[in-house]
Amino acid sequence: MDKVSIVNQISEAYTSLSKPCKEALAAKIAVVSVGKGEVLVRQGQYTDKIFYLIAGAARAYYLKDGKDISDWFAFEGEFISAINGFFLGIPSPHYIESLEESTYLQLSRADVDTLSDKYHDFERLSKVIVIQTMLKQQQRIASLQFHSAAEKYHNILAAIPNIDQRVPLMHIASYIGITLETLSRIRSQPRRN
Amino acid sequence: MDKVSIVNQISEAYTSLSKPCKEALAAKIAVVSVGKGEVLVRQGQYTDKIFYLIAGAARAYYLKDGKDISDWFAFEGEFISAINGFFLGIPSPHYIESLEESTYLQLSRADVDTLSDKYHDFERLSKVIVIQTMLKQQQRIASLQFHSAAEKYHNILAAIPNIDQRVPLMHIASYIGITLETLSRIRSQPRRN
DNA sequence: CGTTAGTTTGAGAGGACTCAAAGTCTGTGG
DNA sequence: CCACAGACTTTGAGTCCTCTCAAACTAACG
Repeated sequence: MDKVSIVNQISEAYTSLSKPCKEALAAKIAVVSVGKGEVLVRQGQYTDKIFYLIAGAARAYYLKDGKDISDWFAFEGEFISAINGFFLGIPSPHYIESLEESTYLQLSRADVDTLSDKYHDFERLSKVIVIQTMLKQQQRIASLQFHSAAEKYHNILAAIPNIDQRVPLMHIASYIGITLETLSRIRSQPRRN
Repeated sequence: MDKVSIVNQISEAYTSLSKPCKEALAAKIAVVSVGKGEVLVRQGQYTDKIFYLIAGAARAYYLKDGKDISDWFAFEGEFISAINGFFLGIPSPHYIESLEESTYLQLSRADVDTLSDKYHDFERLSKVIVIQTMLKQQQRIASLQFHSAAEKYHNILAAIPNIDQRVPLMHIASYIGITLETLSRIRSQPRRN
């Protein structure tokens, strides 16, 4: 898949970009493929990259008291970054790892800023992406706030159908803030929140 | 406080706006004052307004099984809206109420869109505001994900110092996803997570 | 100064956790 | 193509944090 078609795909999926803006963007991006289990970003690294999944799946996670806690999942057509590193320019507590054989597009913060300065429509695009991310977080907060373990599991299944077939259960459990054992017990019961 | 100084204040606090953009913005905003306890937005209303707190405090909340759950607090210099209503254009499950005698600036979604189309720097401003909101949500998610009631309380105190002196404890409790009684017991103990 | 809103305290129940061990699946090398 | 190793999931037993229900207390407001 060449850079131009990827840019067109993004332009269609989010907000349309002008021809010169598309060209400028295509000139900045890098396309990379990685195997399952490979790490894209390491904790503590200063990471100013954002990734767009062309194919595959990835997750961001961090360690809390030595425990692996998943913080974000992304699949084809979605974005992922070490959020604090990218937006605040500080070393990130997040790791990003590939969950499947994946291909992704990579763009640096500096390029995003340059493109945003130069092209109003790129500023628009990046705003739309941030808004969508914020709305997803909003749903997630509502799910975490006052729900039982079973409700949270059913919520994530509704939000990301088939996630239980693409992501190990231990990662889903930490993402919704419950233990692996509790999730296992929920799954073995006939649905009743 | 006149509209021009408010616009200047926002321009300085977030990202600077050009003179024509400031003027266009000043022409669109409405300034309103409300007393403590007044409701700005009712659940189910189609609400396309965003508010900027010039002075005072407000909260967004919704009802879950008849229980009042706080979802967002805003103080002077911050924004608040019924997030789903504003960004998705759907009737909002949120109420917004004034927690103190407050003055706020009001702007409609349509005006935000018009200004964003016309002024690149307004697009920038709105993006910056959304990014800041997203980063706050990010912190909140991390706090909700795997923390004890006591940790969550100390987290919010760190994020919003003095919140316990401006907002009733019952609202703080629901915001961090614990019951009022548990919060009360935490507060009566010498700090030990 | 009574009424309502908000907070504290108590007792008991239960959901989710921890620790532990046994299964199951998957991929790689012999 | 089978067998083993490592990764992942299930099951069990016991504990504890936070919840629920209830009632008393305190502060704020007209």
